Amino acid sequence: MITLGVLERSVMNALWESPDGLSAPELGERLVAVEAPAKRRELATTTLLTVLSRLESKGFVSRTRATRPHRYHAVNSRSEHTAELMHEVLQLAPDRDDALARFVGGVSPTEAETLRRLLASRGTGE
Amino acid sequence: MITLGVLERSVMNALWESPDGLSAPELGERLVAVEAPAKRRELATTTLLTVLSRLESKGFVSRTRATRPHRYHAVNSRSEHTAELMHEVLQLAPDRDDALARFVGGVSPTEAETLRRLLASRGTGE
DNA sequence: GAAGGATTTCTACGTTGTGTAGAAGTCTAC
DNA sequence: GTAGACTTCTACACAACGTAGAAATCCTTC
Repeated sequence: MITLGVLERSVMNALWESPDGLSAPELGERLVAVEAPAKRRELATTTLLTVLSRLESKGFVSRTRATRPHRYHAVNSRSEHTAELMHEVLQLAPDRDDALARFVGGVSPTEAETLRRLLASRGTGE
Repeated sequence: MITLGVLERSVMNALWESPDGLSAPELGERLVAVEAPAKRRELATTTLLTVLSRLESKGFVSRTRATRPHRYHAVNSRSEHTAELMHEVLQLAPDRDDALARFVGGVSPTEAETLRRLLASRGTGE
C-alpha cells in the first residue's frame, strides 16, 4: 500500500487546503505557519520541490507548468483520499463483512447516524 | 501510521489463519505452501524469528515462551486489525463526515446492505 | 541577444525500516 | 555435562524519505 512520509503528509495537507494550488515558495510559508509553531524551521525550496516531484510520481499531485513558478495541486481531495485508503484497507481483508462489522462497532453514535443517513439516501441498491 | 512490510504481512496472514498460533518452523512451512507456489523459496528460520520479534515489538504478535519452540499468536484478529486501520485512516481526516460519505459511495450494493443491517442492529444510539 | 536572477532538475548523502541470515548464546533431553 | 534444537545478536543490502547543494533551464531586461 502506498504510504506517505511525515513531510509528504504535511505537504499534502497544505495542498488540500489550497483549492488554487500552491507554488513551492508559497508552500514553504504555509508549512512554517502551520505545524509546531516554534519547532518548524524554514525548509529549502529545493527540498519542497523534491517532495512535490515525488508526490507527483506517486500520483497524489499534479502541476501546472504554464506559469513560471509552477503551481501544484492535489489530484484528489482529502476526503477522496481518505475514502480510497479505507477501501484499500478493506480490500486486503478476505473477511470483508466481518471487518465492516468491527468497523461499524467502533464508530461514534453520531457517525453511526451519519452512516445511516448516507446509506438511506444511497438507495437500497436492489 | 504503523505499516507492514510484504514479508511481515505474509507472516501476519499465516498467524491470522492459525488460531492456535505457530512456531517459527511451522510458520516456515505455511509460507512455502501459500504464496506464489513455485516462487517462494525456503526462508531461514532465523529470518522468521527476526520478523516475528519485530512484529512483537510493534504489538501485532505475542509469544508463549513456556514451550520450547515458542509459539506465536496474532494479538488481534485480522478483522479487528482491518477495522482498526480503517479507523486510524478516518481519524486523520478533519472532515470525517465527508470522508464517510465518499467511503459509503464506493461500497458495493451488497456491502451497503450489510452496513444497513449492522447499523440497524446496533441501535439508534440516542 | 547576452546577462543575471529566479526556478527547476539532477545528484547525493544520512537515516530508518525491512528482508535476509550467519554467529553466538541458551536451553533441554539424554 | 554435552549435543542438538532453538533463540538472540549482529550485520548487511536495499528501498523510501528528509534534506539540500550544484548544475541546468528559463524569463526578463537592457
